[in-house]
Amino acid sequence: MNVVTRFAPSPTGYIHIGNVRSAIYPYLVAKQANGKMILRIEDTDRGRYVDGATELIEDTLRWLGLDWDEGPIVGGPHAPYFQSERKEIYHEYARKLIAAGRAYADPTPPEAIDEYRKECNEKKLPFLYRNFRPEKTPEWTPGIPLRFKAEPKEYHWHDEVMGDMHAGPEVQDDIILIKKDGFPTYNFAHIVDDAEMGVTHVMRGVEYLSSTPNYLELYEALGLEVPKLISLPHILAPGGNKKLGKRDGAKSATEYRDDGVLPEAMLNYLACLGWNDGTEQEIYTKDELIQRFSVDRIQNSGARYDEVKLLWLNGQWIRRIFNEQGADGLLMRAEDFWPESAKGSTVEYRRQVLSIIYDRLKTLSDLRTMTDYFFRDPTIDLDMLVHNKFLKKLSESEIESLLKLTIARLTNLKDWDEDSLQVALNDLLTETGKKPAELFSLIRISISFTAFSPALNLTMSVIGREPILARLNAVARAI
RNA sequence: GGCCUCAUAGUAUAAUGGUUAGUACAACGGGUUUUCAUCCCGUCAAUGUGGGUUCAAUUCCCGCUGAGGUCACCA
Repeated sequence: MNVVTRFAPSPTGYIHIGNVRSAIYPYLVAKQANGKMILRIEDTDRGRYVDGATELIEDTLRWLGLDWDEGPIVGGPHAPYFQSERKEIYHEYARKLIAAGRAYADPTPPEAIDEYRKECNEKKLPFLYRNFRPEKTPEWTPGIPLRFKAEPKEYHWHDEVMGDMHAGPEVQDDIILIKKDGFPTYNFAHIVDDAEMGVTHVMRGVEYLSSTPNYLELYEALGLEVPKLISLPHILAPGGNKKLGKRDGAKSATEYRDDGVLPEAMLNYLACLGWNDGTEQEIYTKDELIQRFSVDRIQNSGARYDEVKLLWLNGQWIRRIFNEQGADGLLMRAEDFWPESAKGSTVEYRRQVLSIIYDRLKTLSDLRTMTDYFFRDPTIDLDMLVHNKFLKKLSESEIESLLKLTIARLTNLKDWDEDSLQVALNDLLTETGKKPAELFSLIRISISFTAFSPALNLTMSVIGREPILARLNAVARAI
């Protein structure tokens, strides 16, 4: 079979991470089978349309490396890929249904429908419009919504994730096919498009499970083959049990990108949220995911979104890229994440800084807060020195003399490299009789004024003799 | 309210009739004779509940409870 999947978002704003997975899975399924993934923009709700949203969606997919085989930009044999430009196609299908007596123009004003609905709600009955079907229906002309004429019966179908399903006639209704503005509803448009575009696997959130019988009847009425139906369980918000949404502060994928999350980590995390291959592997490359993914191992209950685990995974990926592609490989990714003070520094210097700090990064943007002192002298903060847990037992005069001794020994140091520095530091330890935690904390804070830093000898080696001595002198004077 | 779905540690999950119920994140403790982190080791921690079926149920069936979805001229 020629597998064709699709990702069909609505351009109503950014796509938050809860939705991104609906793009990942179709991509994996398509690539695994050497098939195609289509990107289709479902922009039939003009009221909710947000300018620029399509570009945001495209950006997100490109960032994650989820390239689509047909769709906006790349085009394809089934263009256009914007539903707003396919009106005629839907109308054609609509006319077929009218001709077959399976659709009718509904002149009932919305207020009347609201009344019916209210009535049902009050009686605690499910609202089925077909019970209120108008007796006389006009010819279908623009400005009148078109409804499907349901012929309810029992349906059995198979959902690749949820298993064998069935539903009685009580759930089928006269759904709206074409709205009064002439645009189709999702319910109608997606069926027409999927058929026109040859989609073989429909992957979407479980919220569509309840409407599936209606879709099945539509397929039948249109004489279309039903694609494989795959319901994806929701990604749940960290706090509650509800589907993760923008109201829960769900960030967009691009926000994570801007915060220094690697696309590899995002893809890895999201793909494995609600899916596993049965092994104990945690880190997957995109190629591994393509190879190993299987729809039947998608979880059938919702999975809670856990940013902490995402960030852990991101740290893993940062290290992996460093180890596999070297400092230069990671340096390329880190370009946009250096602090302001790094402007004007050489690439070689940044490479050195990155090489000694990379294993402390959870996100690339940590560079901004963690490396400032490599690029400029830190602001002296004596409180930080005096109140440090290892230094608070030292008197100020003791601190001063320790600093002076350190300065003297370092000034005379022949070679300023990490090994010589380590020897010198160890000698200082012996000479002063201080514990490493005390002496080294003193030096570390004096040169960085941050809570932590890479190994002292490495830090000093990278920053260089002149700046280090200047900083130590400045602190000694300030005491 | 009708219909539908789901249910293993705090979280993500493994184990589809037989295991001391495994792994990862988190938490906590320790090690790597300097901080933070990496890395390594360890500790804590779970089958919602009641019935069946079976020699044996996390696993199969039913009730209950809990959670979620759906009942739009939104997708």
